Amino acid sequence: MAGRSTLYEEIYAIIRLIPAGKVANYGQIAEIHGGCGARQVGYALNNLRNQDTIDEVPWQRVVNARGEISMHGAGAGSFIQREILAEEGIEFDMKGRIDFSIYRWVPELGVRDDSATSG
DNA sequence: TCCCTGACTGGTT
DNA sequence: AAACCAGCCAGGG
Repeated sequence: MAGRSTLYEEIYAIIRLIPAGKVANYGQIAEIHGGCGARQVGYALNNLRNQDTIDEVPWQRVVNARGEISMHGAGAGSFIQREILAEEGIEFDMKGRIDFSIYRWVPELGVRDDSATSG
């Protein structure tokens, strides 16, 4: 492995900003990062399985653009993810989808920086 | 370095 | 709405 992965660490840092009760999609994390794609976010999360900081990163709050939980962890991980989100108060559709209009994480105008707070 | 893979996304049919 | 295809960038052998 690459030992220190700055890209991954930055992605983890962004994900750590997601509060309980909210979710974000891979593309959103990538967009906030501004230097990688949605796949890289998923790739980082996959690598998270090898990190000791996995307990410090709310990976469960990251879902796909359709509000669905992507398959991972041989399928078991997906199940666990849903369980944890349910514990956080996330509601699932009959088809197992999350309503982004309700649970979408909205960064507080300046996760990176703000220059339009003149109001 | 090249090729394949991967917890994704958007457009078309 | 579901299925299929192409684009995207990074990591390992």
